Amino acid sequence: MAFEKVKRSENYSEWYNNLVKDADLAEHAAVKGCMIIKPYGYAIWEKMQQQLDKMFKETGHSNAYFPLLIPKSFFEKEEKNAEGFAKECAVVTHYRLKVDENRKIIVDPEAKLEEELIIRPTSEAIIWNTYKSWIQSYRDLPILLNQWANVMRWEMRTRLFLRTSEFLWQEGHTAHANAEEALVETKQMLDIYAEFAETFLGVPVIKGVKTPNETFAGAVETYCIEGLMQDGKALQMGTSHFLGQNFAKAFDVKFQSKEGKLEYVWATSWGVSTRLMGALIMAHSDDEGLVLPPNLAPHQIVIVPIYRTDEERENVEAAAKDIKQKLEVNNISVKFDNRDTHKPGYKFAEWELKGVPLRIGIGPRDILNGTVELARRDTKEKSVTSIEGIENTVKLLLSEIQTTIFNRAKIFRDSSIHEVNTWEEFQIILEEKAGFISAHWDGNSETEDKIKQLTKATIRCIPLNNLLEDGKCILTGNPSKQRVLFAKAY
RNA sequence: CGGGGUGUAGCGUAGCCCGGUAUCGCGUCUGCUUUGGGAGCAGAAGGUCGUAGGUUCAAAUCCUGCCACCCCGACCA
Repeated sequence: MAFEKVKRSENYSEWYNNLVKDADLAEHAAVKGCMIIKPYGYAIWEKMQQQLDKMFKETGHSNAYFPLLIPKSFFEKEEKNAEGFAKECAVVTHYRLKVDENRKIIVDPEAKLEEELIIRPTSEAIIWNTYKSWIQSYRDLPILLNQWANVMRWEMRTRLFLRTSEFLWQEGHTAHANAEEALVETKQMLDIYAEFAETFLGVPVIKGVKTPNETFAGAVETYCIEGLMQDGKALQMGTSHFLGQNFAKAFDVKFQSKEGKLEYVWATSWGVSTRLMGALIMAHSDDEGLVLPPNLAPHQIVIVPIYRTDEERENVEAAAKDIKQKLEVNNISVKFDNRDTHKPGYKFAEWELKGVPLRIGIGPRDILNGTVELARRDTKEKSVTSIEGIENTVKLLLSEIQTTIFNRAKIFRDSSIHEVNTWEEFQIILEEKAGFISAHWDGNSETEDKIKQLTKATIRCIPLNNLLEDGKCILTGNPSKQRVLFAKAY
């Protein structure tokens, strides 16, 4: 365990990398750009999955699974989609290895595939090729599917959780009889993502729509939720795409309407990934380690026993087990850390590093008084509390911690949105304060490119609840009807 | 993919310039004392020096290829 840690304020990215490793969330794999998600990190991801899965099912979606490999010819069909991903696809060309004269394993040149297979960077192609055979009539619609899967994008520069070559995600793919219904679906899923981000991750997000430059390759419109990390950089935390009839046309998916006409199907797709782990880490953690929101913490509370003699140990552990049971009956997940190999101080530090929201310290003194020491991870506050009714105290505290974490992130986020009206100010804010910049833009893609080139800032989104307001483009001075949100992003 | 840097015990490192078989700390193991904020003392174990070649009597050290990571850039739903 590292005693001398790099602080957030000194080197944010080193702090992040260290935290991911020290808190036992993930580590680099032997393969470039890939990661091993360790049990503690995976437990958090599972909590995210459980909750999202529940929300998807509550809105009528079912899970299914499509193959990892996509024939190249399928992939080519939707041109923009193919183009958008072409540069980062891993390709399977052979199906067999063999041992050569030198007893080395080599790719068997005899086993070359007729048609190369693409390791999915996303599944629209294989899924729409399938939907073609599933859809004939308006009675077959809508199709509301989701899949939990891994995808691969051969990224040039990777960071644990934020951008890895292989990552885990869910991708929803729906098919509808008309544009309105598909749009409602697109926005519904965006709302679900936003609700999940704020209620569970405790990260406030801005819902918006992407500019054409940032729209998903193959989509008509891309909606997104954007979060702000503690270093002032934005993170795209989820996207929901209105795909129009692009994929239906590419894969020739038509249905006969009530009126008897043949029409192309309307589509959406939406996804969030293990990148949310990155958001969770970067939004809340501090120099002592991870700070987990109670709604996603694998252990919501940890009990650390304190004792000297065997007799004390027995008494303390009996009391601790009682408390554990009381809490568990109330659906609180409890870790009883009764390892005899470490001292309490060590355990305190370790569980802080791992972000457990609440900690109970219980020793002989407490047994006499009928109390425990309760410590909050988010505020570092400690208090002595009666064992009697502890379940209610803990419940209350957990929900308070969830709120506190969210509010803290929201105050930071809100104070990091800067309304800017001049190009000079734009550059200064970006340099000195980072965060979001709300500024006028003339709606021109070239202007957006130029701003990116000059400052590295991109338009994160056009917020959904945007007020219309006449103004002048921050760069060109051309007329503009609304402000958009700029930021440097991950 | 371009530029720069790094790779030595489980982790962090010294040694590399100037070649002679590897330093220190943490952790691990054993024993005793400890336990309310990262314990102390004593002893011990642990190494293909990222990897494959080359130069040399001799390579962690010099040279070349490759692999991986970090930073900057380009790229990136």
